[in-house]
Amino acid sequence: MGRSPCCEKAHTNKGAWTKEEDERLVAHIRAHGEGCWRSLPKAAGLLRCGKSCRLRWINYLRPDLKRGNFTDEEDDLIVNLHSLFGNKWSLIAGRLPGRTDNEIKNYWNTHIRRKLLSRGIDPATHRPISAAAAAAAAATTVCFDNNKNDVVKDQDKSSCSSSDESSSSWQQQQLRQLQMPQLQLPQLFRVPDLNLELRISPPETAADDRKMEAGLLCFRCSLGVDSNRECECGGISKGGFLGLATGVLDYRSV
DNA sequence: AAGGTCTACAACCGCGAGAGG
DNA sequence: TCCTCTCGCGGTTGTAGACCT
Repeated sequence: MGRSPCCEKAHTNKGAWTKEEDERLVAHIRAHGEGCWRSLPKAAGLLRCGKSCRLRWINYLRPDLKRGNFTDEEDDLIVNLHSLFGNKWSLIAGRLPGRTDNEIKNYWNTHIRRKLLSRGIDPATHRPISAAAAAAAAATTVCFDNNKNDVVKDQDKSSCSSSDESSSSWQQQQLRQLQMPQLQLPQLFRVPDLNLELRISPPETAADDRKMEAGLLCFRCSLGVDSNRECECGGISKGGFLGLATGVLDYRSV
């Protein structure tokens, strides 16, 4: 069968974008909005494929992007979120306003990874390197299985079916670090990686809820990171996980 | 000053998911 | 139900500039 190419490669530019191309793309999106990436290049008079236009807009030209260095706050948050989500950069980016998945991915690979390694922490597992190595030797299978969403495909599912002791205590530790005691392990995790059926509880207090709505909580409190800790914004957001207030978390909206 | 190496990040590529015919 | 199209994601590559020898 085979896929049709996303564009006619023979007639498209590749490589770095010129200022003129940027201007054309921005002008076109301002006039017509985002979407229809496939037809956009032609409509905008660009010799680029739609994919390339989309990437350029999302990662570089979007007006709401926050350029510049990552703050320590963002740094911590990325590490925490990565320990939960793994390399789900779009999920992580969704919790960092003004940052793109590509930017976070690059930042992770160039800065944070190295920083963790230098501290003796395995960036993939967020555990001490020696412990991670031992755990890897004991049980190497990383399993996404949760019975319903058929993430595990060709792997031997029997090897995933029981939650192992060490990863369970590691997960408890991660939850304690994120101050999310309301998250129930059997619902959250079966294995070190991500079970997308995350569940959360409503915020602890109506007052915090109101502050959240009014935008009075600080960045950390609004995201629910390092909660259970009094903050100068006045928030002790015990319940809010990742800035969500209610219900069952749909991971795509995180 | 020149050449080699490293770092940071923009951009590309291939794949999977979802929508619609 | 199958097929095609489009979009979005994550991994990887390319390259300019910084740094080192």
